[in-house]
Amino acid sequence: MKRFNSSDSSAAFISISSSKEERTQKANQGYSRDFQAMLDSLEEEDYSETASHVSEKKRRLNLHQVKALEKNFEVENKLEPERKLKLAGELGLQPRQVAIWFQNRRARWKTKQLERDYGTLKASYEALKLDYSNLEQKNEVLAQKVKELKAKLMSQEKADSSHSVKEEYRVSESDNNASVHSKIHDFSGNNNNSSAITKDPSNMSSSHELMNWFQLSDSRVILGSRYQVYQPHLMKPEDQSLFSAEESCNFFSVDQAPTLHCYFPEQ
DNA sequence: TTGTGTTTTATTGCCTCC
DNA sequence: GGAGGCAATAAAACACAA
Repeated sequence: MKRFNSSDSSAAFISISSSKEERTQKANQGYSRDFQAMLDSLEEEDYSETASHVSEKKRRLNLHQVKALEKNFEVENKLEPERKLKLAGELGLQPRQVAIWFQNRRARWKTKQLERDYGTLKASYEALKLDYSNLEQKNEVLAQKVKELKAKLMSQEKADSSHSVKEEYRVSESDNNASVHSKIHDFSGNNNNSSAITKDPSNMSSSHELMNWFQLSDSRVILGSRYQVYQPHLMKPEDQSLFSAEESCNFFSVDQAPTLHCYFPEQ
């Protein structure tokens, strides 16, 4: 436990009031060099007059002392014993006063540093928040597009299914098995004359055409693997879903953050 | 002039290091 | 165990609005 003797405490009062000085310190910043020199000389006089005067009251350090201490603090915010004694001698202060000033100065610096850190963190948080909000908006737009495309696909599938039922009926009625066998030949062999199958789906202009491509290519997989009899295969709604519950990974969910389990299943 | 909030100087108690 | 650092706090000095 530290205790300070009375001489230290009383010596701590050896300084002059600086309220006026502090006010001039703030105001001096815009003064000319000559005027500043004049102020400095006045302050020096003031200081020399009062430095030897021991007051009972607690006094603030004068401008010169504060300036010198600040300068030293900028160089190194910790005070070695030698520097403390040197500074105290130069400024007419007790070593203990110099030590206390550095201690309080470090505390003020720490507070300011905390404020700066808080400001920096707050700014980066705001930027991140804005970024997230923008992403969320984009996500919403994309989700809406997916929804629209799905609805479009569904309605066309409905229209096509009624059409293909009629078509199938007509084919089975009017045509014979030979035409069916020729289809099988077309799909399983090298002779790919079917324009619907060979056509690049990306070049298909209408969604109707695209739908046919889905259906036929699906049939081709069946026929190609098992050489079965041609059977028009209608896609079930769940098969048509571009993104199943697992596949979508909630990527287009507005309410829920996207998960990446489909990309990183081990996670 | 005075009440009140802020800043500065100093003290106290605890902790760490050598 | 002494020296020095830090957090919390007291108290004086100061600023400023009403």
